Amino acid sequence: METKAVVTALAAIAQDSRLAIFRTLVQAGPEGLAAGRIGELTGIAPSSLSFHLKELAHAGMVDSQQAGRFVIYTANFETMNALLGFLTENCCGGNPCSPVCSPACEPEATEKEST
Amino acid sequence: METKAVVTALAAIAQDSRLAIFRTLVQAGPEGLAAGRIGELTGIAPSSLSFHLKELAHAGMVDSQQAGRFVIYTANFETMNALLGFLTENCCGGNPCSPVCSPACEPEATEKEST
DNA sequence: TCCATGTTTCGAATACTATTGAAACGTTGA
DNA sequence: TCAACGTTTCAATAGTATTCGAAACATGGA
Repeated sequence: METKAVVTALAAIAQDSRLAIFRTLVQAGPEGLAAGRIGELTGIAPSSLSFHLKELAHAGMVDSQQAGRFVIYTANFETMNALLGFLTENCCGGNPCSPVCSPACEPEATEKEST
Repeated sequence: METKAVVTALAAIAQDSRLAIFRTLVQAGPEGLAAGRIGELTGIAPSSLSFHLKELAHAGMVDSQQAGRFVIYTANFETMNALLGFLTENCCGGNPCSPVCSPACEPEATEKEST
């Protein structure tokens, strides 16, 4: 994942409304939710919602599909994973420097040589 | 971790300069780096750097300590962990809904395994 | 004490972001 | 066809962020 994409993805969820939207979608699971339903659940006005949804989609954090006159949005777990991967992957620069590695890097932590 | 704190933390690293600063610190490890050194490595002007460092510190993503006339900054891995925890913890709402859980929840995912 | 070095604060210019209501667009069902 | 419904676009506005140079502040050594 490119740094620029990471910043975009982080910025996408680093905002009250969008984090709420994203979490709502995440909790809704793979079935997703119609835009209007998201609006109901989050209390965000339609035009604002559309704006944020576009932002999230542009960042690759959500996907959308037309279903009749509804537009169903779903969280993109792939991007989410890539984002988490980037953050943990770069967390130590390959060195056993911190506990951040503990959960994520443990399996591969022993394969590196020591010069 | 509170939602507000999460947004603050995410916003802190959802920015080119700050992500660069943070990653630099993360790669530097627990020893940290002096502000000036960070500036050298990232190419950020002193005043901008100070601004961003303050932002990161306020979000709890970095810590600082005076050392002579240097100020040493270190990444705060605890906050980093909490952030990752929040993102993965809320990723499924407790349900086996997505692959986001795979790397993080694996250890605990086996307890419900019925084969 | 004075000077040199490292860091932060200040002030201001510029650019970007979030929000809203109204209007437009596309789809469905009568 | 028409009207109703769900969603998006548009334009305007208010607020926030980023950046920089210059100046101030703090520390250490002579």
